[in-house]
Amino acid sequence: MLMDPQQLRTFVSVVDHRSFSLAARALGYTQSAVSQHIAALEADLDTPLVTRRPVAPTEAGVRLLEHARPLLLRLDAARADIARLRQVHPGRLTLACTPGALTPAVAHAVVRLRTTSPRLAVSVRTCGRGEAVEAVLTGTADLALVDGAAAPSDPLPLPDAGPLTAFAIAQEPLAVLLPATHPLAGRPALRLADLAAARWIEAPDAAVPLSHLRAAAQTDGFGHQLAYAGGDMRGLGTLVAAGGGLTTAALPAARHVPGVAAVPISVPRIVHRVEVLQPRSSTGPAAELSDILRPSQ
Amino acid sequence: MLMDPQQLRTFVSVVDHRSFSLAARALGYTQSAVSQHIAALEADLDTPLVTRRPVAPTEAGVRLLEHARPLLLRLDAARADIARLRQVHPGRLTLACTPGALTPAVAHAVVRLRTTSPRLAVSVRTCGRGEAVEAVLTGTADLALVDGAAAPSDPLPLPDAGPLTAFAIAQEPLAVLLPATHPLAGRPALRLADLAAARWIEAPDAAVPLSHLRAAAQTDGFGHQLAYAGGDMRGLGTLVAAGGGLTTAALPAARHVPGVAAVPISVPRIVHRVEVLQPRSSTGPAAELSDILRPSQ
DNA sequence: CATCCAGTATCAGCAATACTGATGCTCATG
DNA sequence: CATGAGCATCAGTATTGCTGATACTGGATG
Repeated sequence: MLMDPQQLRTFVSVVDHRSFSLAARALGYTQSAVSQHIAALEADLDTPLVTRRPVAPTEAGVRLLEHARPLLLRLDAARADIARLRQVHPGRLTLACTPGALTPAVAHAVVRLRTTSPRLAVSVRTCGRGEAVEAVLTGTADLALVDGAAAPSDPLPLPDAGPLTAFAIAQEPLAVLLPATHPLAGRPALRLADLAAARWIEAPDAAVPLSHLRAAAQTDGFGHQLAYAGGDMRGLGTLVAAGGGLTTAALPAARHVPGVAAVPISVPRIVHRVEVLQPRSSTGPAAELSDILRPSQ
Repeated sequence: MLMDPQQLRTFVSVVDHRSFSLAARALGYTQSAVSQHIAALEADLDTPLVTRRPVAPTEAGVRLLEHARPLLLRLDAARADIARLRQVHPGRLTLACTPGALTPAVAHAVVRLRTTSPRLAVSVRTCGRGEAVEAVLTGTADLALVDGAAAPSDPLPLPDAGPLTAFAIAQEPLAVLLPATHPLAGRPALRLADLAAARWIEAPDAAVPLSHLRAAAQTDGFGHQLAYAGGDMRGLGTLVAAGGGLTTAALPAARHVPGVAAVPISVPRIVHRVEVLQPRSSTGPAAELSDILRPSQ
């Protein structure tokens, strides 16, 4: 078979596990089958894809990985898209939210939905941006709410792994979070470019990724020595207060963090933006919630 | 096999040909095999994908199509990406251009490249935006030049079917092309929104697609009764002069079209933009040309 | 209403394939 | 140089995927 998705899945698993045998265990194959999958791919593409001992992707393997992961995601997305057509009106609603997208307005909308549909089982989970997109695509979640930074009225730069409809439900000033003792903490506003050389915290799940800032400011910089994994925003605030580095947040949410000053960004024009992501044809409670959230025009 | 690419290819072909037998002919299978492919897909996804007599995609089939085409394109792109690592044709350079991207500057760059590499065989072909992207992804072309309209310094809205590097090589005022006898033809500048209700020509290959205008102007409108297929810009100008409708072009290129007035757009801020598209790791003459074209900073 | 025709579904049979389990080989390690 | 962890290879077998023949179906025709 030519570029069989199974083979691609095996290849990804081998790279992830850095081992043929472990990948085999994870996939429920024998080691022999995995070895043959990789050999078949390498024969098909006429180039080695992984080095053995240690097991690591070659240059060609890295290229293939860049395609294989989105490809497999899209296959799952296609399956989920079609499965959704039959699944009419379940009494469940699953939301995937990035932490910064779980605003009071969203919470109120959920509560309001529960008053009109009292028997509806709603579950909310916070996760990273990529996971949220993936969840909606694969049907793990009915709706996603993601936040990020962008120029006003620009869409968020999200990975495009399939057809999704997106619309913004909130745009608020983007603020820099600094320690309250920071020399710039008292300013009424700040220019982002002046902070490009500062020490930032890269917290891609709990805050706006630095890549968004670079893209919006159209400058380099925004380097970081401190990375913060996980989705807890309070802990991130604590790090900022302790001088671990700077981060950003929507202005309203950024106030009242102990030991932290929030200063809005004046230049460039950049906003904190919350978007709803849903499958192209969403029905049932997900569509209802999306209607509640959609800005009336 | 679960969602075999071959089956997807068969499915796409069946929909395109509106016939199992014709699709079989096109793919080199028997009609029986095609029937079994479709049956297998339908069994796997547990839903009918095409109606028979006449053969047409069901709702689920339409969904699957939305995924299947990009999926198959990406598979080819992955193969091409890896093939490029080994197979460099140093003596050949193939360019795919949208007509509006073939500016004098580009032509001069090609000529300049030929003076430094006199033995280089260069071939230029004009085609639509989608084809150009596809050509670079699948390795049919080494480099693509595409034009379109966008807000200043915004990237062009191109289909994302894989990793490509893109950069702009020209940004020029975008002009509306009107018949010289048109009441607005004498104006020094025009607001795009005032023309949203006008009659436009949709010429996605030869000019900026109306969808770009809608996106850039952030309004509806820009409807058309007249569609113009093909890549010839002169013919399009003739249609405009005859009162067939309006279109747009880069301001410098739009002057001196007989019977046509070119009026720059003042609001919103919108530009005609030419971008170079190339595979992530481009080498040889393609990289040289790309270096010549890249704006020095 | 009977017939025909174009086109899809189904079936049996065969060739190609994709697994498993056993074994061989290779490199890193002490 | 002995060892062992881990990848490659091979033979055997169950499964899959194709072809060619044939049955079936809905629409057109008179």
